[in-house]
Amino acid sequence: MSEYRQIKKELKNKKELIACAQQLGVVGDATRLKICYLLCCHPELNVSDMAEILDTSVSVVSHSVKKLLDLKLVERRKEAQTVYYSLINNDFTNKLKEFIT
Amino acid sequence: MSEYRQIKKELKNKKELIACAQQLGVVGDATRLKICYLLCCHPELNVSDMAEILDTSVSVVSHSVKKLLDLKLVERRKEAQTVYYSLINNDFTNKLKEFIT
DNA sequence: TTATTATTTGAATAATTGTTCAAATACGAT
DNA sequence: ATCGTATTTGAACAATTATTCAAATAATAA
Repeated sequence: MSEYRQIKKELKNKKELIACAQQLGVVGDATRLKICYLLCCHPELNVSDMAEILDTSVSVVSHSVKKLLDLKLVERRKEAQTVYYSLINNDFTNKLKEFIT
Repeated sequence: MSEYRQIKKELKNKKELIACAQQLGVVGDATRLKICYLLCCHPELNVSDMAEILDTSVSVVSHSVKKLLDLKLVERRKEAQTVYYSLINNDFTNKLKEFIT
């Protein structure tokens, strides 16, 4: 029985797989992936402009970027009233670019 | 006004971005990503074995692989009563491997 | 100060997705 | 034919996630 003891154990310790699933889940949404795509071409964009480009409300963009922010996929820079978002350059976003460009 | 006419248009035609979001959404789930991970090491596995390895029911595995199947991420080979699943070798799964290995 | 613009927040609700379980199917063996 | 094993299916329900909207915050200008 259980010829799978080893791989079961291996999988149990793979916390990064779960984290990866979570990140993939966040970018696995049309609005959020479009935002990532936009931020691949444009170094930074503010919420209103993204909303205009994506033909949606500032509220959905704001909620969307918040999720990307929470998982450290984007970062914000505030200038007066407007806040600019840009893709963070890390392992995950670099691999992500392979998918969307 | 609209300095974004071009990118808006470009985005509208990007059907593949939507498709990609859908695929990423499917692998952006712990169970399904684990299945993909398993199929990276093991050339093929059947439903019962995956259920044992993942400590879950055959029903959740069956439902899960169905979603992977629908998006052409895995394929099935039936041998008597048991059906073996394997990762399809395509653009998406190759990029996916970068994330999980 | 009030007004304006940009963004965030939270809560209500809508919609989607996951889980469970029992029944159905498929196949080989008896 | 019936039985046992493997898998799929669908429906009910649970849980998560998305969307909407109005109110709140922040910053600047008048």
